[in-house]
This record gives sequence, structure tokens and C-alpha cells, in this order.
Amino acid sequence: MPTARERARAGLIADIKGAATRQLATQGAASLSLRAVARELGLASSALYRYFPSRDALLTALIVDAYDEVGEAAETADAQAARSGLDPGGRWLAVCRAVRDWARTHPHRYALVYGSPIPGYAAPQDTVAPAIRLSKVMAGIVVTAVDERSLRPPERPYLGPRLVTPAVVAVAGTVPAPPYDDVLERSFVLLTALVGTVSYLLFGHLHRALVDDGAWFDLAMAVAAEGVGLALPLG
Amino acid sequence: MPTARERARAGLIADIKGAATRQLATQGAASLSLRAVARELGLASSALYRYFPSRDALLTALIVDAYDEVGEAAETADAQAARSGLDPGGRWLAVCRAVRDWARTHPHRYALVYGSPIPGYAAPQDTVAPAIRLSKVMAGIVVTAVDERSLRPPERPYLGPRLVTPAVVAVAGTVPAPPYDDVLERSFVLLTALVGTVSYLLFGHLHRALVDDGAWFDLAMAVAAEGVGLALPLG
DNA sequence: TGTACATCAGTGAACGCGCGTTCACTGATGTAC
DNA sequence: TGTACATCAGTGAACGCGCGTTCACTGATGTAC
Repeated sequence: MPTARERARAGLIADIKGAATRQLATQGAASLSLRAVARELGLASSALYRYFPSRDALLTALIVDAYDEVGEAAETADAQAARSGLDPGGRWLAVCRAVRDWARTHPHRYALVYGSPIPGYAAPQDTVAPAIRLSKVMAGIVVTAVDERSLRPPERPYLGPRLVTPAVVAVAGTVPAPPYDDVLERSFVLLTALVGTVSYLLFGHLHRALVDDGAWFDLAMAVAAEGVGLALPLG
Repeated sequence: MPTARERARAGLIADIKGAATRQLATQGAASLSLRAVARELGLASSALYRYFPSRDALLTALIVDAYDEVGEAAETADAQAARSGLDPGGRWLAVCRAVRDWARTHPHRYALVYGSPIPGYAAPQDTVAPAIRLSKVMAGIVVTAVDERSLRPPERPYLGPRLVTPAVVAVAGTVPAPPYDDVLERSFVLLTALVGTVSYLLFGHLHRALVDDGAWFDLAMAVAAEGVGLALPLG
């Protein structure tokens, strides 16, 4: 059982992250201010140093949390879709929508992890594991589709040398046999299309270009997945 | 003929933009500082107000220039590919590579326009026309592919109501007849996959994931284009 | 070609404000006997 | 159960620095006659 001090500490860490997150919305990550956070909480700015050794450490905590929430949203959506009996295509569409919805709800936290890098900030090793949770979900779905032979083999397979590193193979857990041996290379497109499309929508590049954002998003994910051989359920 | 004053003015405007662009690399757009720009040029900070009415106006100029350079790179690559007798797939791959190369050469200017929005900055109308130059190139290629019947019709066509606004139709110049009547909706995926992939590479999300960035980029563009029915030339 | 005047470029001080981090300190909470 | 001591939370002043924008001004360049 935690002591009163420990509980107070955990609570204040959460409060600090909450206030910092609220600041992201108005200031952006680059000008996240410890003093402003302290002000909002009614603390002396020096008090924050009891909880985070520096501004960058606070940023790292926010980044880790954001990756973890995106990853969890994706995992939950995938698990629920699988339980509902959906095929890999249905599972991936569910994941795409979950990521899109999380980004809509937390646009500034999405930008924190999938937007431009923060100048002067270098992400430490701690962010790597949370960052690849989404990739793991994607890889799991693709491998399932390969295993159950529901993935359409590529019309024009890639025949050159392997383009992904052993680290990627380790995340996926396997390299399928032909005609699916280029599937790891190909399936990164699912991720870049997802992140690219969500960013495009969120950052306003499709302002006044679309009548129905939601319907178009589903179609865009289906079109991108078609290139990988994955059929998404539509309409 | 321009007077000495006019020439000096144009030169100094270029110098200011150059110094500001150099600042982007170390500070990021959000903390672009007029005083630092003035310092680099050996001017009083107040002198900049003779050239730009505010910090945001300087930012707008940088954004317009960046969009224009991306657009011009795309237009040039497309024109040259077309002159070399390449088909629409070859032209689009050339455009993708040109955008990727420009982004590699000017990572911070790329982030300025395709990265996270700058907090507190609202892009004025002046940025719209330069921003859609790339889309126009893409639309031109797709329309050509439709016209010459080299675009593979969608396996699973989208049958619902139109999802793009009349403004988009105006940029493309036409809405093709079936089976290509959903091509405008589908072909935005070319853009989001391009921008998403370049961002992924540039912002470090594929750090240590790829053995050969260039070969994988080509493959990724080909996979995304396959979903739209466009065949890119590979290896 | 020369002069009078208007325009423009650039200065430097000022306004009012912000920041991250360090440090010696007070007072409260927890722990070992 | 009570006491002595160690640990931790939070303070407030200080260091040394930054910012955008305004304003009255000097001196140079351009223009009309």
C-alpha cells in the first residue's frame, strides 16, 4: 500500500502532465514552459524539479504517454474487432479509425509524436517501445492475413534484396514464404498512409476539399490497403 | 529598371528570408525570432519592420516560398519525365522522388509546410495557391492516365455520393466517366502516402528500420499507387 | 544641371513581458529504535 | 507509544538571458520643377 506521500506524489505528477498537456494546445511543444505549468498549479517553478529533472524530461513523459495511448487505442480496437469475428481487413479499418479518433480528440498530443520533431529535443531510448506498439498491431494483422491466405499476393512482387532490418523482422515475428516474402516491405505503406492521412486531415491540408471527412477516410484507407493486398470492408 | 533603392530592398528581403530560414533549422518555426534574424544581419531589430509588418508576415513569406519550391520541383520533374516519354506511372514516381529530394535538402522548410501547424499562427489566403501546385501536378498525371486508358479501373469501386468539393473538381478540370468516376476521391491517397512517407523518413520514425531508404521509398510509392490503379516503374 | 522637398532606411532606447535552472532555506512526513 | 533523526516537498530570490513591437529621431536616396 502506498504511503500518503507516495499518493500525493503520483497525483502531482499527473497534475503536472495534465497542465503541460493543456499548454501544448496553446503554445506548442517547442515553447512548453515549466514556469507556466507551475503557475497553473499554484506552485513555485522550482518545485517542479522535485518531479522532473528538466523540461526535456517532462516532454519525454508526455511523448511516452501519447505513444502509449495511441498504441493502446489500436490494440483495443484490434482485439475488439477480432472478437467480433472481423477478418484482417476489418480489423485494420477498426485500428485506423481508432487512431484517427484518438488524434481528433488529442490533436496536439498527436502532433507531439507524429508531427515535426521538436528542435533541440532528442527522444531518449524510453520512447522506442511505446512508439512501436502501433507497428506491432499492424504487423500482427498482416501476418494473420498471410497465414490464413486472405491476403491477395502482389501483382508485381518486389524481387530485390531485403529492405527492412532484422529489428523489423523481430517485431513481426516471421518472414512469410513466397509469394508473401516482400510483405514486410510493402506493409509499412499501411502505416505511412494512415499517419499521412490523419496528419493531412488534422493539419488542415484538406480544408474545404472534402464533403465527408469520415467516408473519405475509410475510402483512403481501403485504397492504400488495396496496394498491400488487404481488402477493407466498405459501406 | 529598378532604382538602387529598389535593388537594395529586394536584396535585403532575400537576406532576411535567408537568415530566418537558417534559424528554422536550430529553433523551429514556433520560436523564430526577429531579433535573432536582425542580429545575424547586423541590423537593429526595429529595422525589420521596414520589410515585414510582423513576425507572422515573415513566416508567411517563408511558407509561400517553401510551397512554391516544392511545387516547382514537382512541376519540373513531371515535365522532364513527360518529355522523356515516360508514362503516367513514371511521371508520378519522378514527382515523388523530386519532392523527397527537396525535403531531404530542406528538412526544416518541409516541416514548416507539411509538419505540425505553428501554434498561434493562422495561414492567410496567400498560401493557398502555392500549396495546391503539387496537387495540380498529381491531378494532371491521373487525368492523363484516365484519358489514355492506362489507369487500371478499381476492383472495388466507390459507389456513394461525391466526397470531394467542387473546388477540387475545378483543380482537376474534369470528373471522368465510369469506371473512373471515383478517381478524384481515390487519388488523394497518392498525396497522403507521399507526404506521409516523406515525413516518416524525415522525422525519424523509420530510424534503424530500413536497409535502403531509397529503394524502399520507390517501393512504397509503387504500393500506394497500385491501390489507385497506377503502375509505377520499378527497379 | 541645380535646388527644394518628400520619401524611405535604419537607429537605439524603451515598454512590458517571458524563460530554465540553481541554491540555501523551512517545515512537514516518514522510519528505526 | 514516544522520541530522534533522516528524508522529502515546496519556497522565493537570484542569475543571466531572451522576446515582439513602438516611437521619435537622423541621414541618405529619389523626384519634380
